[in-house]
Amino acid sequence: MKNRKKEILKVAAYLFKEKGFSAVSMRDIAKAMDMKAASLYNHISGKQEILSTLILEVAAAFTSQMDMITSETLPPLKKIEKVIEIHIDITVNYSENIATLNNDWVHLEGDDLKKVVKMREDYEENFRGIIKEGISQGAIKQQHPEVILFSILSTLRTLYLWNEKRGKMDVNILKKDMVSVLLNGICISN
Amino acid sequence: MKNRKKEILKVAAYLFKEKGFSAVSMRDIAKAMDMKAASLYNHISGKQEILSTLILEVAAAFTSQMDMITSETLPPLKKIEKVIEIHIDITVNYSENIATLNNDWVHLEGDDLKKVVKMREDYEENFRGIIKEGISQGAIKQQHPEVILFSILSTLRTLYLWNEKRGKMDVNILKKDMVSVLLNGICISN
DNA sequence: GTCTATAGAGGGATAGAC
DNA sequence: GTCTATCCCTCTATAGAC
Repeated sequence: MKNRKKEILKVAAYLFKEKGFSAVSMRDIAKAMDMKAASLYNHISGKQEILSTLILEVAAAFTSQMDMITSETLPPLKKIEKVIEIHIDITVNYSENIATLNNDWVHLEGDDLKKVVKMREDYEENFRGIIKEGISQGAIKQQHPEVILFSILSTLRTLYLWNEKRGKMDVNILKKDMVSVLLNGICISN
Repeated sequence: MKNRKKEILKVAAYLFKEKGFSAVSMRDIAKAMDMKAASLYNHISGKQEILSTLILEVAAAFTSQMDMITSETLPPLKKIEKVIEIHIDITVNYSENIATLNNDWVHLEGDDLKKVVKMREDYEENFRGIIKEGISQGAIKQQHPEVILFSILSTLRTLYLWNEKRGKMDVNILKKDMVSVLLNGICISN
């Protein structure tokens, strides 16, 4: 990908994160780059291309990492640890794309929309499978799998909101703490 | 509040949840009510009033409930249980307002924006206080309070996304499971 | 590769008839 | 209280000069 295009994507991702896809105009993106809106079209085909590029990029990262985890032979709890870790890693690397994936996927059109929805469903299904495996093996409590899936996934998906505060916090410490809180809870007396 | 105004708010909340504030036009809202956009202005002053009414309504609910909890004398873990329960209750009653609060508060203007940001900060500060109290009393693990605060709060704040799937699930069972997962984790062997 | 100019659609909001 | 008509603005995107 050309350099100028990368710059546009970076600036757009930042603005989309702040205000949302629909509230950001091509003029806004251009202004943030000290150029005119019309010039953007020499590098990208339109606003939709920006959106789908940003989203597909990070969605592909999640999918490929999840595929690696499911193909490994590990205890379910170890797999969940890995899922937590890849979320933290991807959040650190693609913080603004994740905001767009989470909040603006509804504005995708046509095949891109279908593709991303399918990737999301597959991802959740893989995660659900790991949890169910853990329950049937006796490593995870007999709780509704959906409650477990939802509570972990919603924490991981909104990590990006927290990325600034994290700033001073070491990534590896964050991973350890996150794994501990999500797997073992917060109580001392169990 | 007049009936017609309530209808507008309800329809708008639904549409805002689906597409976001910026992507929904006054014409969209009117169309969903089988009327013309101009007629909306006999009941509300404009799009901003819809937004701020929806958000302030639910933000006030969270604030008043949190104030009740902090004013009680209860063990910290019991207070957290109550926080989880009020989130579930408010989510059930104001599902669509919560989507707007979470995603579209950035589009508030002037004093409404300041007010909501302050309410959010106060809410988080109260929650943080409960967690710190729990840690110093030895009821909660010596983890970064921010990690605990963030992981619980992000789960609770995105409950609304999950409200449809919940459908068949009894609210009281959901509360019990949610408390168990968030406080005690998911592992069997601690 | 960036600009100016502009097309064409759609946005929020108001005026005034009924 | 709802409508039609309309104002004025901003939107995405294109055409064509440089």
